[in-house]
Amino acid sequence: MKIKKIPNLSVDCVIFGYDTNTKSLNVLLIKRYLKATTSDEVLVDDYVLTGYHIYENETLDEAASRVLKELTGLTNLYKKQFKAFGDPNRLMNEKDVLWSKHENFNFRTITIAYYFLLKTEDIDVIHNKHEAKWFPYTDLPSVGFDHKKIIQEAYEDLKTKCLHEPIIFELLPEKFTINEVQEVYESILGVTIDNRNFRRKLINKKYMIPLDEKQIGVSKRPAQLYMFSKNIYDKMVNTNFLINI
Amino acid sequence: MKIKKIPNLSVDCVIFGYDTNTKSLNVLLIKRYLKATTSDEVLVDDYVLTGYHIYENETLDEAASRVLKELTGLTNLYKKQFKAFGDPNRLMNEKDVLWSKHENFNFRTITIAYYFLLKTEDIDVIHNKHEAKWFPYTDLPSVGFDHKKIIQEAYEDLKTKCLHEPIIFELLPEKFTINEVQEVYESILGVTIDNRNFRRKLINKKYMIPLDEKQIGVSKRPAQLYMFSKNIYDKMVNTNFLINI
DNA sequence: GCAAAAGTGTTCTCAGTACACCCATGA
DNA sequence: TCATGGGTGTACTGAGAACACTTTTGC
Repeated sequence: MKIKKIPNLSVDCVIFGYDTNTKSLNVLLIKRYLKATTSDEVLVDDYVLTGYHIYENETLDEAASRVLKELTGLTNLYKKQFKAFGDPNRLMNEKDVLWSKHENFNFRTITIAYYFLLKTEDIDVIHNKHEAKWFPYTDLPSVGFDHKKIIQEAYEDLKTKCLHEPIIFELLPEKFTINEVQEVYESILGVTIDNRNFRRKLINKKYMIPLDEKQIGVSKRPAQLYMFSKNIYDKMVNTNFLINI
Repeated sequence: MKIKKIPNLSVDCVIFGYDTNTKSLNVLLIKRYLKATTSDEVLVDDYVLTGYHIYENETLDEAASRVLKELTGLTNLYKKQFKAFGDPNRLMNEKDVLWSKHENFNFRTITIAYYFLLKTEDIDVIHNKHEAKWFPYTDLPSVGFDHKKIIQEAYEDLKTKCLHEPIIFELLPEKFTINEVQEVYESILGVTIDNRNFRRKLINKKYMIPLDEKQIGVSKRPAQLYMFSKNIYDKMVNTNFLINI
């Protein structure tokens, strides 16, 4: 059985990885490199999101998951389809045209953009065949196509969403400290939060499960570890219709 | 100059109209009707969203606005691209197959779904060539394709969004009463709200501009009219990062 | 014992909530 | 004058915000 690509449709994946050590929200990008056939001139040398054509027989979600798995080997991550990008000129600047000819892209390609949430450490970038690399969201390299815009819109969506849904825990390991949660919020929102108030607020949530464990291998006082209980969270939801305009 | 359709790509528009009189959130649907060529048998007789193929030379947003204008004559409405639908089987039930053959649809069509917000009264459904009709969201008719799902997802997005952004005012006339705002919230969220608390909350917002006008033509005590100032609202935003998980 | 990060308490203010009656108007 | 919906006030409670020092641990 032959799998057929849909020539004018793709998915692109913004992979967000949070690094607990550097306290940085990162984006995973892959290398785009093209040399001229007749000389040593480097025509294209930058980064893009991972993405691929959609196949005839798969759903959009399946396409996104397939692309993610292909690059990272990971499945079952938090995944959000957040926007479609279809500007007629989205692949039309000089480098993109070169690349598109080389790869036989359709010039009018619409892409369905997803973002994924995980921990930077979950991905082995050293042994990655696509030369994937993490970049802090605040310090992105030269990015091809309209992918910079896609990354920015993914980030805006994440920023809004993390205020109302407990997706922050997708960026943290299973066991984490209160201060780590605070640091993720501070990274994403670009604000500083009062530690005492934040602790009280979070510790009082029923879905925060304190463990009989502390950090190990830290060189200072080890902190109390917690888990997030999605179960308990889901039971609590729908009770607070807080109109906040 | 010839305009070319992209055969496997469309936009679909969920048009929400709020009716201040009946206090109902409505959806505008168009008739889908097909008779057999050889007999009088009615093959398809139901409703669908308005939508159309995307043209080669237009953006997704332009396609959605064009489709809306074609049906309603209206422009400059609140518009939100909220999701792409691309299940391989989304047009595959019996009636949809009949219809798709009749209209020469590509069976694997991906649609980019938008919703629009307006007032029911803005549209003249009597003289509409597409037999467009309003249906309360809570009482939809038989709906073709996967459009019921699309409507439901649009509604969920609207429900979430109206809690954090002042889109409620897009559903009301320029001048409105406090009670009308409350009624829209109650319709959309399916809750009842204490009138005294709601009034206080809303009246204290700087973006609520009280007018030197009262309702006219009402048979009871006329209410104070207000306007929403988007200007003032925009200046206030970004001051409250309220983490509400 | 010292450096570093973890952890803790109180006061104030403001917003949410619960709750029932009077008022203005048109008919 | 009456029916209808518009409009109002108070007390309680709980959450957010501001603010600085002590504790625990590894080295």
